[in-house]
Amino acid sequence: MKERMNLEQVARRAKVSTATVSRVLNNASVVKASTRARVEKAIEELRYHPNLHARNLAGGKSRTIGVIASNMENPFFFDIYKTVESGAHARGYEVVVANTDYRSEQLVTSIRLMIGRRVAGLAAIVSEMDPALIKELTESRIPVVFYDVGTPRPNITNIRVNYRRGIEKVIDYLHSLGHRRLGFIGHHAMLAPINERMKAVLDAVARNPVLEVRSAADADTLEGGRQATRALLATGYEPTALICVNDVTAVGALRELRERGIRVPQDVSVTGFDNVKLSEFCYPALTTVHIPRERIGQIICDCLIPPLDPPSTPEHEIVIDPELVVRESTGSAPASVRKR
Amino acid sequence: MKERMNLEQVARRAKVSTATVSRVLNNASVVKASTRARVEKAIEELRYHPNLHARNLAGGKSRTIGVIASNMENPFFFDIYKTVESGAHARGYEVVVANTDYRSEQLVTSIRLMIGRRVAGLAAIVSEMDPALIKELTESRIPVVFYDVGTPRPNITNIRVNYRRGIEKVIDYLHSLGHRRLGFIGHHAMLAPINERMKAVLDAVARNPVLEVRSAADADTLEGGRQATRALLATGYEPTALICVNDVTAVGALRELRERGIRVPQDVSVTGFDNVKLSEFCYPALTTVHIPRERIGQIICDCLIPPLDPPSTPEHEIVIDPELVVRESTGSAPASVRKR
DNA sequence: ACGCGTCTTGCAAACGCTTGCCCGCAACCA
DNA sequence: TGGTTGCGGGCAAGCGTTTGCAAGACGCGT
Repeated sequence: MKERMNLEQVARRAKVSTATVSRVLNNASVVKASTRARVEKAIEELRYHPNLHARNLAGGKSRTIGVIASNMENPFFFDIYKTVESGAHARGYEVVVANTDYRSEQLVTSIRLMIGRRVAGLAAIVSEMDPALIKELTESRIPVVFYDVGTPRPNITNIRVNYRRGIEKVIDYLHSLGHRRLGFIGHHAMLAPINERMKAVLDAVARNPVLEVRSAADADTLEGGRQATRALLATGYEPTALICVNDVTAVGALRELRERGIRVPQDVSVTGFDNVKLSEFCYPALTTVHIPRERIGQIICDCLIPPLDPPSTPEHEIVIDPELVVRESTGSAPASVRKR
Repeated sequence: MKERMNLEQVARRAKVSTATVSRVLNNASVVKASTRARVEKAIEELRYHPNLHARNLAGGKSRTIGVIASNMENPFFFDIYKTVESGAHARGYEVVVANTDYRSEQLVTSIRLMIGRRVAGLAAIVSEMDPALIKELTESRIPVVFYDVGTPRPNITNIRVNYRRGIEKVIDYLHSLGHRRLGFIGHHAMLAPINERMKAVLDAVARNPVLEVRSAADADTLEGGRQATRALLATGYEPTALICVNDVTAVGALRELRERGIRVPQDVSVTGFDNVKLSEFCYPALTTVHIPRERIGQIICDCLIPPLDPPSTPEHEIVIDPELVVRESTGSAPASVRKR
């Protein structure tokens, strides 16, 4: 029982060749029922478990798709992952994940890992992305889907959300409620002025001279949102509305405001982004922008897992238009500043 | 560029043997600096990425540990996973995860998958567990850590939290606040009377004739907690305190109560379990029971990853005593029922 | 009884990498 | 100058599967 278990052991016990055992395992080809039964019995008795590495090596293919995300802790990423996983399982694929924690060093490691595993497809749901890496991926010839970064290439599909549009909807809405002094709560990876969300905010404000904005950023967590809010308020700035880069940080902001006795939405309005489940369950429920994560997950599956029938040529760039969801965390700007 | 890239290609280009390339890759053995440089150059130029399956097959060992959890969406599991991951990375191991969604069918699949991958160690953070599976694992000879289920065996370590103690603390506390009519909000996997938490509640109530409890269960999600609460209240039962099986469901409960205009804690007290970060950030902040997830993660690493120095014999059963954390969601029972 | 197609099954060559073993060579000692 | 070392590196035997090819078994028509 201590010796290594492998096809040969099973074969010997079932008095067949390893080829036959293999065929039984993959229930491919026609194996006589009696033989199959004998083999299955042997497998059972020996508690044999096929070595997947050997399988992949010999078979050449892998039926595994990789998902790399910046922060699985944030339900936004997790929801996408979950959809991808169930889509993959439904088609008989496995999925293996990796977190980057927004560290591009981790991204590199993860991508290498995925290539090393010879995944059948790779989804990179990350906001950081180095052009060199993109090249490395292009050359690896494996189908890739990027979310948010990257440009379409032969084997690369691109999904992007029109953040600009989303942010504009938020700002228009807040503006219509009389808000003029805005705050933007980001997280580190969003701080870079290259970032579309950040830029969208800045641009919108620039376009409307009546608006004013200041921002702060911290980690992409509840605590981070709270800290960023604290930092922003510590400067003495008194925004009447806080635009948060996502729902998680918004919940963090909510907490900080509550602690300071600032009422939401009476004193300050708060908006999130993503429309994660939590945004309905926090108090007050968040006004946010919906990003269809299930749809994104499905698109990923469709791009990465080859359909059996027609070699369809999926479009290589997909853009999604997000929608505003109004809930309880926003309201008219306080009267004192209303008179503009 | 389209042909398969492998050690041999690299070897040819660097004018060495595959053995040498392999040695460079594993920077093992002594390779002359000039040779190493040549090989590295070739690797770079060819964009070579070693095939991990082949590596594992040939090497026999895997430097990968597997983590199986019931519901990664619940931060409780995620926090453990995260600790395990960083511990593993620090020791040069990879970690690969799997979700079971509380479905024992998925558990079986996942375990088989992990065995197939020949993981160096496996952590099963699941509440469902079939004895047959435990046997299968024992026989697979791979080191395993169970959380919450299973019994210690030669290659199996067991971590368990003294839920009974935790629940007792909660009930004692609520009792001291004057609560008598309790509600228990569980989730499906916790509903089984076999479950320790559930039993602990029942036992505690049975021990104190003044207490009364009814329960309901739904999914282990925000929405599930809300639904279970709704179901419980729909029966006409009017508890003054709701004991939730974990923080996530508690936040769901909070939402349902708020919607019904029931104030927390003035009208009804609510408790969570786990002390997940969210419990501090929801409103009102949850009174809960702390389970040291980082510690659990570390124990898992220590048990699964062999230390370099002494072949220490780690204890095979570890029990953790949880602590009550009082926050805002609990208070005295309303006066009307106080007079008992 | 013989020849021929159909099923089943076995043989053995990959798959890409690791590693024990051995050998050539240059430095070193006497 | 011949014998010892020891380093650097090549050879080739696995690691556990899959799979194309071919052979054996069997049934059937003639």
